[in-house]
Amino acid sequence: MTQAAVLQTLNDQATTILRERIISGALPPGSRVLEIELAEELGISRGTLRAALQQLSFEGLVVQKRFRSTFVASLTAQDAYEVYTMRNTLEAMAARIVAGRVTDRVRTEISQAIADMRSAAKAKNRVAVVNADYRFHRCIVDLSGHARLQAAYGLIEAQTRLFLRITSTLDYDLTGILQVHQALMEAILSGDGEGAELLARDHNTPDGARMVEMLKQMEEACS
Amino acid sequence: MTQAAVLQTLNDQATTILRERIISGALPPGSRVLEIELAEELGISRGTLRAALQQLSFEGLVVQKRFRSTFVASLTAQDAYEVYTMRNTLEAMAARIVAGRVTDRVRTEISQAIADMRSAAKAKNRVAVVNADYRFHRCIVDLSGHARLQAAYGLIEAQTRLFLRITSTLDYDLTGILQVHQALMEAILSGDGEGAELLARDHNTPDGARMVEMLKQMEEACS
DNA sequence: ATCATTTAGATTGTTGACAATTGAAATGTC
DNA sequence: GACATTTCAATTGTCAACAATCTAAATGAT
Repeated sequence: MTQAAVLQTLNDQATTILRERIISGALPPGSRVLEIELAEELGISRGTLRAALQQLSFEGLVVQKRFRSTFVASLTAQDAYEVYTMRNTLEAMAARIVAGRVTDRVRTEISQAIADMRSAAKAKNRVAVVNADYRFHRCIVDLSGHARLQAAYGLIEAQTRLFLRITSTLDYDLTGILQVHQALMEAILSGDGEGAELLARDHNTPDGARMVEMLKQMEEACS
Repeated sequence: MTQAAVLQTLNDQATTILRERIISGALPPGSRVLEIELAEELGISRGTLRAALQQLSFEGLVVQKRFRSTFVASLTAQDAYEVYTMRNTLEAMAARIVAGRVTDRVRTEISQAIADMRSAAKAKNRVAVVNADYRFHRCIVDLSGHARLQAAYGLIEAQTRLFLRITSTLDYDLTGILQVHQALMEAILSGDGEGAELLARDHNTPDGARMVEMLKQMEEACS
């Protein structure tokens, strides 16, 4: 436990730890979570753990059933569809807002994010491109100054990371991704809100569709 | 307490009761919430009440400060801006989705909602029109079949109701509202996703702007 | 008198024990 | 043997007491 974390409450610490475990796959999707077990392992009481689980349930990372148990969220094709469409919608909203108020700070931060993505694409480093992608959109959402948008996007971003272990098996057109984001940047910086919204809304639809298709086949194979 | 509510947990019941009190104004915006006090009044333990308050803080109806207290959310002009823009974005997303899969059920339910709004507008009943407005959009969101969209919209809808006591002092163009929603219905039922999205996105922007302006003036007057 | 320090009261964060509910194994009936 | 009924262990929901923290009044030094 770092010293900065001491300022947080036990509840918050537990939430952070469990969130990381779920996203990393240490707690696999669909697995059952026993409160006593986890509480003992984390060295906290059941009540405190329950508060953390309630938080994660709101974030969509676990599902709670009355008087039954808590389960790590499992990812169906429907979930993938929902996460990708919601993500696109929120990113489009953020792009439109930021395009409407371009400041020097907006120019420098977005340009920097694109520069990172460009070097990652040149190095053909898939993981680095994906991370740059996350930072680029997170940057735009932050710049929007819209607290509710930021909160909603945070939830969806966490759920998006749940799919990373599956998407990592797919191969991406890195330069294509870079070009699309570059176009989005230009639309935003030129103040073209409508254009930015449309670009953001559709900019990763094909990847999302591939992911949904993949999960559908996996579901059919398992049934 | 109804018989159906018995199946719910005390936590859920408390959450429902407090949500209603906040939306109705029985717990006024900005007021401090003392856990012991409220727990005793509701006849539940502090732990159970805390779970309910945590849920309401997720929903944005209360704000919790570490080791300090819980306060009913107060409504700034920024909050009004955020709630209205987010609401429009989510309604636009729902409209586009539903326009892409128009079924008989979609036709009947949306038509019914518009019929209700029409009769309310003819009777010049402002409250009834507002309620029909809520039902209309809730109907579309439900028809989308998008669980995450439904959840996000539920949060925003609750926050929208917080502004009702302020907006109720404004006078609305009831027939204008009806016409806009009728156009939105036609776009959806004709399968025009793009058109429906645009209509929904902008359909109450002027009212939102008026509200934001009103709150800004109130804030300046109070400072 | 003003400002830093101490202290006391109030309030929240945390815990361990108790009550209510569930699912399945054990039992009984046909 | 198949099916309904009855335990019972496991697990979650709820509670009341304890510890940690914050706010503000009381105290003291300059």
